[in-house]
Amino acid sequence: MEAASTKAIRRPRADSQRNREKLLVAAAAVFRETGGEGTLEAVARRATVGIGTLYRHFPTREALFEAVYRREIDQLAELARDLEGSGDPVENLRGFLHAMVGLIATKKGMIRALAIVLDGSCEITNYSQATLLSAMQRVHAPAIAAGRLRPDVSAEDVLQTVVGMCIARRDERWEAAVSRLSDVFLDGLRIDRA
Amino acid sequence: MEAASTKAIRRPRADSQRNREKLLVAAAAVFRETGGEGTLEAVARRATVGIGTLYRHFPTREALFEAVYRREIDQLAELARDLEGSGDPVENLRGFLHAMVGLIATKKGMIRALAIVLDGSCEITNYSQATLLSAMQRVHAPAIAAGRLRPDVSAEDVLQTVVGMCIARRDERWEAAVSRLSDVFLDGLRIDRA
DNA sequence: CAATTATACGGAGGCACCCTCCGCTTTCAA
DNA sequence: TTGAAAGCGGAGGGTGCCTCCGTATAATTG
Repeated sequence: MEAASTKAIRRPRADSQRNREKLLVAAAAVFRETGGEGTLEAVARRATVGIGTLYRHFPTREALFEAVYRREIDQLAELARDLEGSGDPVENLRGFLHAMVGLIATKKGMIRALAIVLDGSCEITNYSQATLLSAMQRVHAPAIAAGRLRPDVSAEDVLQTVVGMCIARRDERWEAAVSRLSDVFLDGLRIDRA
Repeated sequence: MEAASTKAIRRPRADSQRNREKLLVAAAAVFRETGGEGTLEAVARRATVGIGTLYRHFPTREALFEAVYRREIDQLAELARDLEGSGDPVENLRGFLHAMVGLIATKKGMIRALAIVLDGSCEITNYSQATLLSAMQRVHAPAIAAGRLRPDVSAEDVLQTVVGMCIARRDERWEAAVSRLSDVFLDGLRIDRA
């Protein structure tokens, strides 16, 4: 009947999906309030769900982080695609970096999430890591190809530098500071000087 | 008799000083081995000292960190003083940044320690923060004064950028990568282009 | 060399969090 | 309707953090 996969595969249970959603909402709230440090038990409590249910859906803290912030990461990837093939490549990269910093700024807990994603030691965040990196590459490569940036600094280098700036900056008003610093870094990357 | 302070003040007990030293040695070893994540109980065990003794000497994890790495930070400050007033100011700054990255590289646990230092919420880390910052200022200011660097980026900005790079880079061979990236950043800061 | 007293020691124990495991409940599909 | 697959909840074991206080000991005093 259903045009689903092989066969003999049940639809996911309604309560399961409901709980998953409740957990994501609760986790987003807790992480926002605590800057990404809230306990998993607090998340489960807030979602009015057992701790066991939380662990079934998200076997590690990282997995929960990734799920919570996947939407934001996808948004960045979309921005990268939108910028593709139009406008000045260096300015596109600058715009992308600023958007990234801005997005991180609005999601307090996302700083830690990004740190976890970039850590790489953890299998579960592969999707986010790959998405983020390929978004960066999409914006970075054209500027290299146009001979506008030093070719010996990779998209990964840029990504980790900017995220590093965000992590190290813990005070207020860090968003403006990091935007400025990322501009400085970008200036350092340029072969043609403005 | 003793030319000590006011009076009526006892000499510190010998066993206390001995234990403090043993704790510092043990902590340095444990933090180096675990990348700064070892448990305090492991430190106490290694020092063959009770956990209570550890907490009496170092009331928080940060305090212990700070004590362990104060020596290394002092070393950086000394380097900054040595560089003072001789040679090209931009090259001095570059050298200082590389030394800083190198020092962090040899003390794996220091990465995390620096994150704690930058956090600033804890009284005890003020010394490290102030020392590190003033060392950076000592090397940074002359380059500004000579009109060689953008004056709108502060020593604090530079410090946090480089430390951020170190924190974000968790993979192997990060030392070379961060050295290169800090050069790029420095190029961005320059007003005269090489 | 006692006796005195300020200091320091150690680790038991309370608390919080992490995560697993399994008996019970709910949903799906036949 | 009903069997069983899928999901649920939370008790409980493990570990780490930190405090507290009875005991031990070094410095000081007579």
